[in-house]
Amino acid sequence: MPVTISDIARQAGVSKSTVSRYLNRRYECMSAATREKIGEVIAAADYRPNALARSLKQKRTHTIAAVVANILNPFSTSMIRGIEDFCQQAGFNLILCNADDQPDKEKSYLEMLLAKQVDGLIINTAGQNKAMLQQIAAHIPVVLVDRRVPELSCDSVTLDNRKGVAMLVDHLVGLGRRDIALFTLPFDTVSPRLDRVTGYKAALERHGIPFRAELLLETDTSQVSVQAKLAKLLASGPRPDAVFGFNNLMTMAIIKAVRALKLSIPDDIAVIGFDDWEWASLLEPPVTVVDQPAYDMGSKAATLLIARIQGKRISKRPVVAVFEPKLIIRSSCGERAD
Amino acid sequence: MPVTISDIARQAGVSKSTVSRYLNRRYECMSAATREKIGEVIAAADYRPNALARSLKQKRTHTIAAVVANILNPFSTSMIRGIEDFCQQAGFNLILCNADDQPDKEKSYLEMLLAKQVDGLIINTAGQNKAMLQQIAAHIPVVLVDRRVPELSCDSVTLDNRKGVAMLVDHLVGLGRRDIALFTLPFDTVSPRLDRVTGYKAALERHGIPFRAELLLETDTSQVSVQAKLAKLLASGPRPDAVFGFNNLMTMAIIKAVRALKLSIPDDIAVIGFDDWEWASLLEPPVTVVDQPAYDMGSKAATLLIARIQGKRISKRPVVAVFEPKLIIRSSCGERAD
DNA sequence: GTGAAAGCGCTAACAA
DNA sequence: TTGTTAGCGCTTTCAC
Repeated sequence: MPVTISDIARQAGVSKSTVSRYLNRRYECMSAATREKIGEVIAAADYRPNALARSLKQKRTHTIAAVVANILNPFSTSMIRGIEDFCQQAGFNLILCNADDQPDKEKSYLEMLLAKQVDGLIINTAGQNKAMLQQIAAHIPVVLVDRRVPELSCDSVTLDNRKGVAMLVDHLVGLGRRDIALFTLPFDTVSPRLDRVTGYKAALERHGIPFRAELLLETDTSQVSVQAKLAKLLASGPRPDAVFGFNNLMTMAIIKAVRALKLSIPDDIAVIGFDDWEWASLLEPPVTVVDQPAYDMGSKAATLLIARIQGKRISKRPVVAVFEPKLIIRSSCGERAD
Repeated sequence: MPVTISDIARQAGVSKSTVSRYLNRRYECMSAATREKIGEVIAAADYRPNALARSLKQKRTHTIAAVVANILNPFSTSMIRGIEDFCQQAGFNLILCNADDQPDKEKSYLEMLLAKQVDGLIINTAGQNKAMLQQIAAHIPVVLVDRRVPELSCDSVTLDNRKGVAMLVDHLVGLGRRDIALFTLPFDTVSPRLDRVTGYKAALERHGIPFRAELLLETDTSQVSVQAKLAKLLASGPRPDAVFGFNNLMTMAIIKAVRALKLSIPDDIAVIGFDDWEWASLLEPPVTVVDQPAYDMGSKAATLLIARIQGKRISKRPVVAVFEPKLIIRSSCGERAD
C-alpha cells in the first residue's frame, strides 16, 4: 500500500489538484504556506509519484529506448554510453534492449517498447522489421544508428563506411599489399556491410587492382568459421597478403585464426580491422584499425531524437548525420607508428 | 490517436470487458464467434494494449531492472546477457541502467525505476545508497549481484572472492613468486574488493609470507595512475616479482604500464588478473586470470528475482548464491599452458 | 490560490 | 457467455 497523491493531499489538508501542481512545480499558483506544507508532508511520507499514472494521463513517458545489435560488441557499449549520457543530461529515461542481431528478438522488443509507450526510439536494426519500423516511425520519432534503411523516412546517424574502407585499402596498398582478403558477416541486408564491400571494390578499382571474388569471405565471427575459411583460402591459389576484418569481433577471430595457423603478422600477412577497441593496442603486434566515433554517434542520435520529441524545429525531412572514420595506424600492416 | 480497447470493443460489437478477457486469454468465457471476431478486429486495427494502463490497474509491470556498475566492463556485459536471456524466457521485460559506479547516478536511476513501478531489481551497487535500497527491498524483491551489503536483507549472488585470490596467490607462490603487488580500486566500501584484500593477506599468511603494506596499491584504473604507482614502487625498495589486478580494467592498465616501463612479462614481473575476458588469451604473453562465471551469475540473479516476484516458495530468509572462481593458467606468470 | 470532477486505457468484481 | 460499474493514481479544465 504505497502512498498516493490522495494521501498527501489529505495529510496536507489540501486537494489533489494542489498537490499535483506542486509536483509539477507550478508554485506560482500556490501560497508559500501550502507549498511548504506539501513539501514537508511529501518528505515525511517519502512519497514518490507513480510514473505510470502520470504517463497514462499525459501521454508522454519521458522515456526513450535504444535497441542495439550486440551488447557484447564494444562498438555498441560505447554508443550506448553516448546515448545514455545525453539522456541523463536531458532528463530522459533510457530503456536498453539487446536484440542480438536476431530479427525475432528485435521484434519482440519493439512490441514491448510500443506497449510501454516510449516517446522515441534509437535502433541499430537487423533490418528484417521494416514494416513494423515504418509504422512505429509514423507514431513516434525514430533514429537509425549505424545501419540505414532507405525505405524508412527517419533521421539516421551513420559512418562514411566507403571512405573508411578507402582509407584502409589505401594504407594497405601504400605498404605494397595487393591481395586483400575481406571477412564479412552476411552483407545483403545490412547497409554498413554492403557499403564496406562496395567501398572495397571501388578502392581496388581505383588502384587498378582487379577484384577477386574468392577473397571476399562471408562468415560468422566465430574462430572456427573464420579459421576454416582462411585455411582453405591459403591452400588454394595465390595467398592473400592482407586480411581485413569487418568489425572488431571479426578481427579478433581473424587474429586467433592467423595465430592458430602459425602465420606471422605482418610478415606473412597483414591484419587490419574496422572499429577500434580498448585493447587493440595491446596485442602483439598492435592492430591497425579504422575507428568509428561510436560514442559521438550515440550522442548525436540521442540529440536528434530528443529534439524531435520536444518538437524543436529541425528540418521536416529526415536528417542524415554522417560521421568520419579515422585510420589508426599501429603495426599489424608492417609499419610501426611509435 | 492510437486505437484503444474501446475502439476495438465498438468495432467488434462487444463490451470492453470482453475484449479485455480476450487480451488476457480468458477464452473459456467467450463464444468461439466473439473470440474470432475480436481477433479479426484487433489484427485489422493493429491494436496494441497500453501497458501503462494495464500496469496501473494490475499493480504489476512484468518488468525488472538491472543496475550495473559499468557497462564498459566485459564482466558487466556478460552478466547482463545472463540476466537478459532468463528474462526473455520468463516473459519479463528488462530495463538496463548503467550507474557508472557513481552513487548519485545510481540513486537517480533508482528513483526513476521506483517511479516506473518495476516489479524487482537486480543491482551491483556502488554501496552508498543503503538506506534507499533497504526501503526498496521492503517493497519489491531485490537481488544483489557481485557486491554484498550485509545490512540489507535480500538475496545475493556473489563469487567466492577469497577463494579466487587464494588460487591466484597459490599459483604465484608455486611458481616461486613471493612479492606480489596488488592493485585495487578503493576497497573500503565494496565487498568483493575487501574480500580480495582480506583473501590476499590470508593467503600470504598461509604461505608464511609477511604482508607488506607498500605492495597494496589503491588506485583508479587509468594507465597514468597505475603507471605512476608502479614506477614509484619499482624505484623504492625490494621490487615485486608479480602484480595482481583487481578486475580486467585494472589488469589492462597494469599491462600497459608494465610495457611502458619496459619490463618483460613474466621474466621481470608476473602479471595476473581477476576476471577473464575475450582477448586475454590474445595478448603476448597470454594473461593468466581468475575467472568469474559472470553469465551464470546474471542468470542466477534473474532466476532468484523472478521466483520471488512470482511468489514461488523459496526460503523466507535471504538466499546467498556463491559461485566458484576458476583459475585459467596461461603464461603471464611464467608457465605456458599449451 | 484552491477544489471538484472528469477522464487517461485498462481490469475486475458483480450482475444479468 | 457477456455487460455494467467502479476504480488504478495522476493531470487538467473549469469553477469558485
